[in-house]
Order: sequence, then structure tokens, then C-alpha cells
Amino acid sequence: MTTQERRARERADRHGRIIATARELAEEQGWDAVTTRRLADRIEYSQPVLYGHFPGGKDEIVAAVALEGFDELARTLTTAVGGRSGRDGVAALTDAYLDFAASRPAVYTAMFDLAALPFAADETPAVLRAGFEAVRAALGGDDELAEVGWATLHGLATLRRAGRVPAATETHRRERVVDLLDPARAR
Amino acid sequence: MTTQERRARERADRHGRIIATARELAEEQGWDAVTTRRLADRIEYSQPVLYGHFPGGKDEIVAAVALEGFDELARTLTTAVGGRSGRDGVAALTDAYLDFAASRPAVYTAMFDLAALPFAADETPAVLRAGFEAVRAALGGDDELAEVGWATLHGLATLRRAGRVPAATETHRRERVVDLLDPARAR
DNA sequence: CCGTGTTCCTAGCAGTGCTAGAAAGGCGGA
DNA sequence: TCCGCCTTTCTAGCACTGCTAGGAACACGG
Repeated sequence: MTTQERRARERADRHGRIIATARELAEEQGWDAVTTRRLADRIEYSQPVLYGHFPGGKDEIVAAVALEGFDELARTLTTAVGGRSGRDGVAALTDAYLDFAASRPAVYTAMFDLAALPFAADETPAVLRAGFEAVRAALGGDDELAEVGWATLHGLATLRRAGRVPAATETHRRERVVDLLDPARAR
Repeated sequence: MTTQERRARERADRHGRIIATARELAEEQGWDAVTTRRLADRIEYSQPVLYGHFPGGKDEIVAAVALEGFDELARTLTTAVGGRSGRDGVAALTDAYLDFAASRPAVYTAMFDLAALPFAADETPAVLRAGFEAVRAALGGDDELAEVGWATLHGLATLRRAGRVPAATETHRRERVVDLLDPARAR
């Protein structure tokens, strides 16, 4: 019994290490550098071990990183907004969201560009809903405003990362976003 | 002389055919299916010919498709908005932008996810500026509002393509975007 | 018609994701 | 303590990727 438990624990550890390593490698050198061989090297096992944990292969590993990212994002947004409402809440949301994306570009890429996670569907994981809920709450509980607001934040994060809007005017842009999304003004 | 001209013309034709074929293939089967071998097959030449036209290889071909896309987008937006201003202009812009993205998902992907084109920089190609100008004009000539508005449209296009906002409520969402971005209300 | 210069293709490299089959290891029972 | 079994792990290889060196074939100008 004990040895079985130990093995299960070791297996779970390794599972987590694969995800963590993929994330590190991606954040260090970009997702192109995350190959099954390099991943196997870093965790000090051979490639086939990866498939024992993730039968779906590399895609499933990326999806796992993305899911972890969504969990973090949901928590980050929730604590950042706290009890705040109105303009304050929107400002906290905006800053937290854009800072999150800027500080973990690779994870954010996995979340929105790489992983094909089921979203506006029935089998959408709870974590994915939680993030949206945080946005919705900060924007006054309005579903449509939440969708549009999320799109704005996501678009801004994406365009910034690609260098398609200037970095210098970031602060002003954020204020402008808050103006637009403030539920008191929005409708 | 004549033969030289003919050869130059043939070369230019082939250049265009490579771009067009890459675009077709991507729109048909996704960018993963666009390999140098398949591309070479379709234009009925061998792989190395591609590199004669695009020394940068596949990346340069994708960038060419993206650039073509930006040209189309700029024209589409400009004609769609026409002389309209105020709320009408914003509505025309919103519809034109989102329809563009939805009707050519692969090209849109090339433009925003695949190609690394220099944007908010000095060497930004004219075509790229033109698209932004169209957005800016429709939003009353306000730089910051244009950036945020563009982000909203881009975010919405991206989230829709990934199925992360429901398709059913698309119409309402667009109206909501127009409400938000209407320069008369925005400030 | 023939040498010349360009155009083009064949063949191959290193790297990718993924997997079949063999080897090694630890386990429970005697 | 030893043995046989079964799980775990690795080695080796597949088909594919982007890309390129080298030689063959072609069309051209004289």
C-alpha cells in the first residue's frame, strides 16, 4: 500500500514538473523552443514518459499550462478587484489584467493563441468561467458589457505584446479603457 | 529585351501565385497544412524555387499574405465607413471589421498571430498605417480612442474565432461596441 | 549550331512529434 | 533469500518539417 502511494505521489510530482518545465522553457525562450526532446531532457526522463502523462502529446501539455494560467488569472482578477465597484473596480480590473498578460507573455500566449480549450460551451471547465465571472462582476454584472470589456482588455494585451500600439502611451490608454467600461457611463 | 521582359513577368506571376496559393491552402485547411512541399507541389515547381522568391522562407511568405490582408482591410474599412461620421460611422466600421475577420480567418490569423510585422515603429509599411487611419477617422480622429477601439474590435474578432464568446449574441454585442466607441459618448 | 549562363531539380541535412518493441527495474509470494 | 512477473522506462526508428548544396538541364545570344 505504502509503496503504491509513494509511486502515485511521484507520478503526480512528475506530472506537475512537466507542466512547470514547459512553462519555464516557454517563458525563457518562447514556445518554439519547447520541444518534446528538450522537455524530456529537463525533467531527466525520455520522451515517451511525457506521453504516459499526456496521451494527447504536446498539445495537451500546452493546454495544461493554459489551464493553470486561467486559474491564476481568475484568482489575480478576483483579489485585485476585491470589493471595489464602479470606476475603482474597473480600474483595478484593467491594471490587473494587463499586468498579468505583460508579466507572463508565454503563458498568455498558451491561453489565447495555442490551446484550443472549449469555452462558451457546456463542457467549459470551471476555471475558465471563473475568470469571466471576475470580469463580469467588476463591470456591474452585465453579460454583454463583460464580453466586450474582456475583448478590449484581451485586444490591448495582444496588441501591446506584438508592439502594435506604442508602449509610451500605455498609462493614458488604460485610463481611457476605464472611462469606456465604467458601468455608470456604459449604459 | 522582349524575352527578358517576358521572364520578368513570368517571375512576377509566379511570385503572386505563391502568395495566393499559400493563402488558399491556409483558408482551406489551416496554416498547419501550409508546408513548403505542398506549396511547391501546387505551384508545380520544386521547393527551392520558393526560396528564390522569398529568401526568408516560409515566414516571409506568411508575412506577404499578412501584408496583402492589411491592404484589403484598409480598403474595406475605408469604403465601408465612406463619408459617415458619428454613430453611423462607428457602426459601419464595426460591421466591416468583424465581417472581414470572420470571412478570412486564415488571413486574419496571418496578420495578427503569425507574421511579425513592424508596427508602431518608424519602418512601419504604409499599408499598416492606412488601416489604423481608417479606424481613427471613423472614431473622430482621436488617437487613443482609435487604439482602444481597434483593440476592442481585434479582441472581439479573436474571441469569436476561438469560440470564446457565443455566436448567438453577436448582433447585440456589436451594438454594444458601437455604443461604447461612439465618439460623442466616449468623451 | 554551339558554348555560356541562368534556371531548376534531386538529394540530403538536422530537427520535429510521436510510437513500437525491447530492456530494466521493483514487486509480492514462497 | 530467491524467483518470476508485471510495471516502468528507454532505445531506435518512423514520417514529417524547413531549408540548402550541388549538379543537371535548359534556353539564350552570337
